[in-house]
Amino acid sequence: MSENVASFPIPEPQGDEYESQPKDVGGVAGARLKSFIERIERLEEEKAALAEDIKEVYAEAKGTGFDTKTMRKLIRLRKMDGDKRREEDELLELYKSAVGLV
Amino acid sequence: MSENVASFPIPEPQGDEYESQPKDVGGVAGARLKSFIERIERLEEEKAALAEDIKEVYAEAKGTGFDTKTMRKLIRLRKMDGDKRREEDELLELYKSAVGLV
Amino acid sequence: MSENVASFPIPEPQGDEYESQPKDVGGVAGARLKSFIERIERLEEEKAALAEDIKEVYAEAKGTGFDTKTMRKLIRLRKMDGDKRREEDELLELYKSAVGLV
Amino acid sequence: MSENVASFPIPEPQGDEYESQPKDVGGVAGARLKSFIERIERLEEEKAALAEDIKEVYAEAKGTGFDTKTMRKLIRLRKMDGDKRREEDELLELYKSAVGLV
DNA sequence: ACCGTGGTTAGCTTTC
DNA sequence: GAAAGCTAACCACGGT
Repeated sequence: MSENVASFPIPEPQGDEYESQPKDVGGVAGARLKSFIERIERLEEEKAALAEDIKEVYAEAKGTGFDTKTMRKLIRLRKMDGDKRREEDELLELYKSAVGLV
Repeated sequence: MSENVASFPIPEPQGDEYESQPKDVGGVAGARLKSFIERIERLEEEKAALAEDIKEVYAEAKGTGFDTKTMRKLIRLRKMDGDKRREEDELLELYKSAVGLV
Repeated sequence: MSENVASFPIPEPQGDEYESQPKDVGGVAGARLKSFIERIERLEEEKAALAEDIKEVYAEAKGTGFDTKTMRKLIRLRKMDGDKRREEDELLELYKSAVGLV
Repeated sequence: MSENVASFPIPEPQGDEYESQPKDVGGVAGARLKSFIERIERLEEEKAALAEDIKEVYAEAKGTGFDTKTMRKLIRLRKMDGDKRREEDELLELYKSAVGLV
């Protein structure tokens, strides 16, 4: 009774081919959905892997004696600078196109 | 161009070049720190790019008529399955080591 | 002069009556705010007390020879089951409303 | 096969009696463990309920026009005062006992 | 255009 | 003293 976990289209929990296409479940739309879902999951995995990598770099830096809290602050600051710069550039572009300088 | 923003000690808040390498500012440690920072920033950029990609996939799916909220829930659910599986495995290991089965 | 940071709410730091209502400081709103703040603080206290209790149970279990790490994992797992169940229900609702079955 | 979630003692995810005592699983220890687990889960539930309540109070305050972010700051400040006070008291006690004033 | 919700990240506490 | 788990702040998305 607590068993039918998948009374709705939650194909499988795990790394796996779900070979039998679910084409009949929701019609063609099912295959389409499945494709979107899988693309997203793939991207999320890569994202998680990068987050992992970042943690490792911090750990390494820490092992070398750096204070990670300070490092984070630094990076945040630099990012803010970058964003600011970008906005200024965009504004400039805007001006240019407004003046017909494309 | 947006290069070498920061050699080391939170140089300036502003867009600017200070080409002269900071090798003497903080000694060798400065170069080391800079290297860590740049590695992290590189990884963060990639991560942001992936987040961008994900958004686009959602947008595309939405354009095809799918409800993104539902999609997100589905994905969350599938992720939970994966996580749960992983935790169960860990618990099993824990039991084994507790019983001396290494 | 760093004194009375709180010409306004922040009446006193401590167990204490501040009988004279601050009704004139910030107008009626002040009394209202004070009431909200106190309600929250009361609830936070109870929450902290429960956290304390939980720690004690773990300590007792540990004293009886159980491995708390395993216990925690077990509990987390059981919680995940509950959460998953809940999410599945929500997803089902989502589907229904998406299909107009309200 | 992905079904037997509970190849190990994870009774059930849900509101449920696990009537048949697990006395044979791990011997008497099983019942003891179960009892601890349930006590903790009960406490965790109450804690979660309080967190819920707190959120509601914030929501209500917000509805009345208060800025919750500011409120949180206020509360944090007041809490710090309380903690500080407490620490001072403890220090005082320490002094007293050190001097034999119990 | 705003609000509410959900996800992410950072800081803190506690454990080993 | 390091590692992990928990909690709280922040941010971004989607809906109204």
